[in-house]
Amino acid sequence: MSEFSDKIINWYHLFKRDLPWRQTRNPFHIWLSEIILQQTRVNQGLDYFLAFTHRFSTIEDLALASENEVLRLWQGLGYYSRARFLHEGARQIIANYDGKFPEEYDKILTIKGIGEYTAAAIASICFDLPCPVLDGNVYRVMARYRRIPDKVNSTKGKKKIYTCLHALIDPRQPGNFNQALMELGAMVCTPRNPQCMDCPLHDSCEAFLAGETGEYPVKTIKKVPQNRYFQYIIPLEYLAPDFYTILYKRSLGDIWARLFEFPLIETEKELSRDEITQHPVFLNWFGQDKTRLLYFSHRIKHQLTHRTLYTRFYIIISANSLSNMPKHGFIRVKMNELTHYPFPRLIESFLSNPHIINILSDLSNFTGASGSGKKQE
DNA sequence: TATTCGTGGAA
DNA sequence: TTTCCAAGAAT
Repeated sequence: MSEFSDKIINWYHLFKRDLPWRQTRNPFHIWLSEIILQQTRVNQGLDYFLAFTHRFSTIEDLALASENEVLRLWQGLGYYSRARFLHEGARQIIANYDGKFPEEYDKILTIKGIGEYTAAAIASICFDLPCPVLDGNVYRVMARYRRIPDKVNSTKGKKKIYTCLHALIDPRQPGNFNQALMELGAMVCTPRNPQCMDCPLHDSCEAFLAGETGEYPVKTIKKVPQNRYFQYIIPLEYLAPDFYTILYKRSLGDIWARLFEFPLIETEKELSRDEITQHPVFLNWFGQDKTRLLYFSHRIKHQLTHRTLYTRFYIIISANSLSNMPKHGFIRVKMNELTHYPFPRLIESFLSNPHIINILSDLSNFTGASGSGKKQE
């Protein structure tokens, strides 16, 4: 069609990466790959794509799984609402589309977790519909190509770029056109140090010709992350023949929604060990007499996009842990069944620390008879 | 429209 | 060590 699309599609055929989702037009697999790749690099998402396709052959398999299992498979990838919406979307397709992925853009858009970008990607790649995608890559490429001064994600900038793309997209191979533009953005027209000499568009790119690739795309100023202070209490209780602990499923409307964590005391500022073990919430949950502090961690910094978390973990031996806990939300689980539950990376990393594994695997002193505990900084 | 939702790799 | 930011969507 246009010279523009010929250039990028030829480049794409020569230099595209060989990725598993590029060997299929199965809507389930394309859908999955697009959700995984939202705000996520290929290298980070690859293993998750393979794990999901290995576990779930069809949309129905996914729909029949539990939310816990889906979140556990997603564990560590971040932005967990993607996993919840993927799961919900699968159930939606079973209920509303008889298990068959819809083949029209407007219907695809009705699926939970699928927005303008993902709907266009699936429509073009799977069903040859001439829907241009507009993601971060495409915005960057086009903002440079046409020196678009509007901020990323501004309505005005998006409108300009969509107008361009509708004129440029190759209706015979819209999927290749879209993927070529995104791959170019990911591999050549990168945010920092774009490789303009390798770019098939450099002889007509306005920003390159003006020596201003660094000025585009125009970005918005971002807010500084706010601090939060977490103290996790890991209670251990021996109920022959197993050790148990307490978990809490996080609720919607905050970070890590629907993931599990240990009983949490969140405070306005960082508290010392004594302030925690004397904290009203701690005393209310575990009492004063029947607990023994086995270990408390140093301060662990965990950086999220909009929050900086400062966390300490406290491992305690506590008789009758669950009896004083609030009835709602807390569950008692066997220590050796923690792998059934999805945890945020912060907690998963703590639990997989060799020193912590040692402590948790050597609890024989605490099987009911009085033993001697150790604690350390 | 602005904000919020993770994580890890690179500079 | 800090900052940036990567195939967005929901609210």
